[in-house]
Amino acid sequence: MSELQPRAAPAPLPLAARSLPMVLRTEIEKLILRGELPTGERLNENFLAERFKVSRGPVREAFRALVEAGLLEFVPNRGVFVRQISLAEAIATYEVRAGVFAHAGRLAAARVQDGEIHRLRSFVEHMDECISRKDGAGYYALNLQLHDQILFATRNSRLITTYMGLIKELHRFRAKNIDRPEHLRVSNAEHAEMVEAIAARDELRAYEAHYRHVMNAKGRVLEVFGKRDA
Amino acid sequence: MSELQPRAAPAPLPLAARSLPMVLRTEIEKLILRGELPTGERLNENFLAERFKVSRGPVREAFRALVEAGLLEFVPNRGVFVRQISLAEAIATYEVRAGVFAHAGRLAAARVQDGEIHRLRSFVEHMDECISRKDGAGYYALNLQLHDQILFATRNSRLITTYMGLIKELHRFRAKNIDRPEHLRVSNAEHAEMVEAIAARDELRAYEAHYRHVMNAKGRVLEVFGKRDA
DNA sequence: GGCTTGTTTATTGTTGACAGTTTAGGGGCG
DNA sequence: CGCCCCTAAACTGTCAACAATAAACAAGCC
Repeated sequence: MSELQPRAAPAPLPLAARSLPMVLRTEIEKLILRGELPTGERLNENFLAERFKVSRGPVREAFRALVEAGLLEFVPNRGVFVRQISLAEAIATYEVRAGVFAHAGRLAAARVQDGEIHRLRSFVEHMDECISRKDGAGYYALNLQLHDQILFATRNSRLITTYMGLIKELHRFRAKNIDRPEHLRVSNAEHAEMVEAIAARDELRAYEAHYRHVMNAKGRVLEVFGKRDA
Repeated sequence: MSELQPRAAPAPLPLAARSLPMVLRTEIEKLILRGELPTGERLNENFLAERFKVSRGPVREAFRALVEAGLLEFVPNRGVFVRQISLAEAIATYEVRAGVFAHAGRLAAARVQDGEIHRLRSFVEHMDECISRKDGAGYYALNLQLHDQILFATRNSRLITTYMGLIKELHRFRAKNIDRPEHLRVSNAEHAEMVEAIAARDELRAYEAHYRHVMNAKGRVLEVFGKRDA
């Protein structure tokens, strides 16, 4: 099979590989993550093609990528649907996320640089302030940044993409408990322990702290969505 | 946007959702994993379309899915290439795999059923026998089964798909050290520790045993590929 | 001779059309 | 009134043709 293309070279990889299907993939992903495409909704190829002023081909290609990413569900001869993740699936995904994030904590503890520790601690402090002035949105934004900073400290981009992929699948269950101050206090206490474990460069302690943080988050989600969904 | 399709129902999801692009996706994946499509090779749409007796459309859709899965690389206006994973990327992926697999070990220790423990132990025994009679292929097959069995014991299908996805990316670096008996002895000793930790239902011990197993495997790969690649 | 430039060829990017399937609606019948 | 079947519309699945881009090659210039 390879004899047909004996020529060489993989490619320079512009890293920002843009093309119509790729752009569509990103745009549709945004729509899903922002909740503009409700969970369970069927996506009409013609409609999206018209909206983006393209033909159906590129739209279908974008669909295939998002199915692989776990954001869409594919049903033969019926089309694709915004994936309706069940509570059971969400729990399973939270568990995987816990394992990955705990591992991130461990690697961060091993590889964090001195300057980063200060940043991590200041995030926790600012989040405490947000709680005091009941600024849920501010807390949420800082929370994302803190997690990003921890992931960055691992110096492992593959770990980051894996984690981000899991997060995207869980979008429906995220940020629903902004309005629960008691949760935020607990959550930020966990952050403090995570950061201090990293600062102490104690790998196993960081692992456990991060692990429990996500598992507790899972528990909080279960409280909120508990009886409603399956 | 959602008002255009107010109608209901996500779908039953046949789980074996077959369609031309999906079949192609699977077939091309097999070709890659079996090494019939060399790493770095450029995939010609016309050629594959002709080979599978279909048009280019479904082939392109299959490509997009495999790009998302990390098996193909996409370069605008040039096509897709079998992803040439660098040693640095492989190391990063091995680290993620270690975190995920260690987590699997932890969950397995928490959830393994009595009957499964016997199966796990017998795998290790049979692999020891394979080493004695220098049956590398047999060892390799049993090795896969043991890992599958551990993953199954987690009762978390999302964890399994995540792990499998990582494994596929590493196909180029796997099973290259079959012919190194000294590695097999070490490796199977690690297996024994993993299984005993699970049998003892000691979560943290299982976590560490699985973690070290993959990290050591990473080290062995580095020995083999060390200076050659970047 | 080596480098640049123009031309040809191969391959990807995109589109519109057609076939097959599913869904929705409207009688007809129990 | 409710159920079933039949028909029509809508949508997905697939394909083949056309446009655009990039690689390969040849000729010309320094």
